[in-house]
Amino acid sequence: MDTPTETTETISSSQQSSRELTKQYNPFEVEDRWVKRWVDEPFTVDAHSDKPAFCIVIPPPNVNGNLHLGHAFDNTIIDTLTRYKRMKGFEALYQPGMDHAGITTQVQVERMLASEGVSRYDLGREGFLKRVWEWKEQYGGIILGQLQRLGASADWSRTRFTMDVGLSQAVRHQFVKLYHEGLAYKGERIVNWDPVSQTTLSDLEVDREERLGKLYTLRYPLADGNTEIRIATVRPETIFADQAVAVHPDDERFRDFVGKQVRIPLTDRFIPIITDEAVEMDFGTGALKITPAHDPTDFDIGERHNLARPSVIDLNAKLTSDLVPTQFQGLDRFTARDVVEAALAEEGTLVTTQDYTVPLGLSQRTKEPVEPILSEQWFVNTDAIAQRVLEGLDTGDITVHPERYGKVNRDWLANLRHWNVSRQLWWGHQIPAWYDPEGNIYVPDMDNPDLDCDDDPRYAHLELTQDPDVFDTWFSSNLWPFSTLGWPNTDDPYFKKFYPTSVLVTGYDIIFFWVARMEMAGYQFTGEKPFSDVLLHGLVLDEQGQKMSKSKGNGVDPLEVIAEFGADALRFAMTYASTGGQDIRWDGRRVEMGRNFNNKLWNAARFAMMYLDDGIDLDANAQLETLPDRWILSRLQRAVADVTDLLDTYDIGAANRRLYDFVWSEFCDWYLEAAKPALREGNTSTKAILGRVFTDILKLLHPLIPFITSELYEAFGFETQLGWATYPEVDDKLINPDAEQHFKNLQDAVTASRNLRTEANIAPNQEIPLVIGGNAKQVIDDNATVLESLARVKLQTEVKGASLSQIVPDLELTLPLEGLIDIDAWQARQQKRLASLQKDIAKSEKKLGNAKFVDNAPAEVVAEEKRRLEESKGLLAGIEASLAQLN
RNA sequence: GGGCGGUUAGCUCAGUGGGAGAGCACUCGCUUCACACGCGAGGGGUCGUUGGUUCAAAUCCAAUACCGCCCACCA
Repeated sequence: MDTPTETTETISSSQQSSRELTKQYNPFEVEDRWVKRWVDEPFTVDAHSDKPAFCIVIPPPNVNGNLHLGHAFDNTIIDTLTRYKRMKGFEALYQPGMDHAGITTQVQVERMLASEGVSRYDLGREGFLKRVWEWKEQYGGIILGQLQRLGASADWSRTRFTMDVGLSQAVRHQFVKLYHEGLAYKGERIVNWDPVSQTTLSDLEVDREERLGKLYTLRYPLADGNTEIRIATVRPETIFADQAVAVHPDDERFRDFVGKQVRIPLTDRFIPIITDEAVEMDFGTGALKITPAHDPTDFDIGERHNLARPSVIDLNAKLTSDLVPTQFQGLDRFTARDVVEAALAEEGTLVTTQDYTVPLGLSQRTKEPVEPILSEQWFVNTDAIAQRVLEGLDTGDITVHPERYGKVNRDWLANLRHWNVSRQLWWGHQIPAWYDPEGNIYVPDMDNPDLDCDDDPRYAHLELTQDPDVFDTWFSSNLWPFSTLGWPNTDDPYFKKFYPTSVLVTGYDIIFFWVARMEMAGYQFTGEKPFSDVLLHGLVLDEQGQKMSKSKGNGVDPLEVIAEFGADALRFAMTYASTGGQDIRWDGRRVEMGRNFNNKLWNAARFAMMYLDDGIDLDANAQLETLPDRWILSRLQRAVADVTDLLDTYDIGAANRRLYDFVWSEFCDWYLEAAKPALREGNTSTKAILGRVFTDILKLLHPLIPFITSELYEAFGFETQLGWATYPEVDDKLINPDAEQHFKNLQDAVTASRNLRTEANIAPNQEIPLVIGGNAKQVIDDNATVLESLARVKLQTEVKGASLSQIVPDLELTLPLEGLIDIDAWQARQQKRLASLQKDIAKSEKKLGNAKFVDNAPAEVVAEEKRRLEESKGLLAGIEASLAQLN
């Protein structure tokens, strides 16, 4: 980009208004300067102010992450709302921070180490963590700079990290409390095991997929040797861990089998036939092999029948157990399946195999098939607190937008299972539980949760070792809305001032991971909701409507977009596209729209400055002398009312579109053009009104596009920065329906004149005579200079010679036929108008002739229909007359 | 198996009961004294399909088709 940039010398505010603005807006120099300013003078908050509080905590990005479009989307919305509220007089806190992202970061650092040929075990726990912290210091926080580049008006002095001392204490406090309330417990359960990263995963971290596999029907011989029972399975390699065969209690087919013993194929072991309601009679053979250690359903059935639960698959997903015959020992689970199948066939216990779609769980991080294994882990009992959240959602204590996601939120909570919070990782909050050699558990007391048990004098006589596991990442981010504000210190002024927070803004894809868990933690630990509203937005998809992902390489890098178009243009594209939680397909044309809009605004400012070379004086005396002035002030009030309303209901996309339309189509296209005659005459009232309206426009737009608006505000000589200015309020006295109607007449006249000019092939810059007739003639006459300027015409009382007429509501315009005109084409077009009018008339007459319509429809609708009919009739007559005149 | 969203102009999308809109693309004309990242004048749609409710349906209801997403322990 070799566009010449302005000089960067410091200019005092009194000179700023005379600063030359480039013809084309160059966002880069401007944005860089404001980024620096907002970092040097962040939008800090005062916890003791009298202003009402407004607070949004950002979804903390991964500490080592890079800004992607999802962040850009989130933070644009967050910043827009925060800036809006700040200007509305709120003490508005944009609370920034980062997440340690346990498994993601650990996998990433391990990968880096692997390239050096080092594993985490080579370094040991302490050495490894040192490396992760080094990595965090080096790369962590890059994303904060990227958020700053986006224009985030955060209070950077309050930046928090989930592994900060204070936030780590919060996590510990949480666990200790849950433990002593009996809600955190250690239990042996079936968990999702990722054999690659060697850790358990919560259900949410497992992606369900369907793979083509086989359904095997096996023969389990009864002890008597004469009969058999057949079972269906997709995992024959797990038969060695079988503890029973189960059938449904009502299943007549197996009535005589229940209680008898069957032999597990390929072994000499016998297991009983039991009954359980969980068995589906219709599926497979109606008989199910029960393997408590390798299947959640089987585990539950095993619990009910007190079955043992031996494992035959180890942490590396290999068959290792005394129960496994030698020839299968050490085989990988998938290899084992084929080998076992062959052996079963040989033994004659394999009845059939058929192709079958097998559900498979994949680790979100490593994409490795997850192995359900039996393991002792820490769980959190969420039963009661989920109910409390459901109540909060039902009573409207928390409101989810759009509403349909409230149902998603609710349904998940209603079917929630206990949360496995322990992870076999090193990067994270190590679990504050200690064990003595006998395996007894020691957890710090509630009144001193930060005291390690191995430092506790009471246990000095014991050999205590701390649990090596760490907590699930979400077991710290669930506290984010209050841990960032000082909790567990409930006397912290920020906690007191800003909690509960106002709105939570995030993508619907983390409702379960994050939103619901914050809701639970909020009620559980603070006794209150963590936020009043949840604003969920959609995902940003690529041009083809596919999810963006690193592996597909179809991602759009927001930083590249900013580098090419500027952050305001990107922000514009993000808010423009946002509607009702819908996914948005990436479309670069929206960024160009933003870029073009910014340029338009920039040039409108340049124009305004030509007449406001002393800056803007908002106190200047201004009379509403001209129709354009009265009109734009009236339209401005409507824009302010609409936009305020839309932002208050979080409809940022509609607010953006409303302002785009107002600024471009009303202010630039009509007002600036219509005001030119008065401005050229030096009308001081019009100048003052131009200044006022433009100032309000900058304020209205500022939350959406903060850079250019701040720059222009400053360029007009305002000393306080725009971010701290007051948002416009509606002034009802300025709403002027008459002015709007009259200006509409003027617009009709201008458009019709231009249309006639085009029809008659008259050069755009050639001034031509025009005669006006009709009901609204007086309005036009009163504003003759405006019409003459906008349409390049000279009003006359009559036209000599051949002429062309155009009929619009309340007006007839006649133009001399000076240029060449394609009469046939003109007539054809008028005929088309006639046909359409005739249709309209017929329709209206039919409607008005319908007694049901006249009786049932609201009076104003009927009146409007009558007015429309009259108007159409008038237009029709006029056009017919002008056509006749031509002939 | 259950739930949700989408289907409107060539493209990307707004619009949720009273005569269909935007941006881009397209046609024609403009170096008009803020802006060619612009200005002006235009062309283009039986609002997926079928049925219903209503004086009135893109909009509400019910089916249906296609596209997409989420949830789920029939092995």
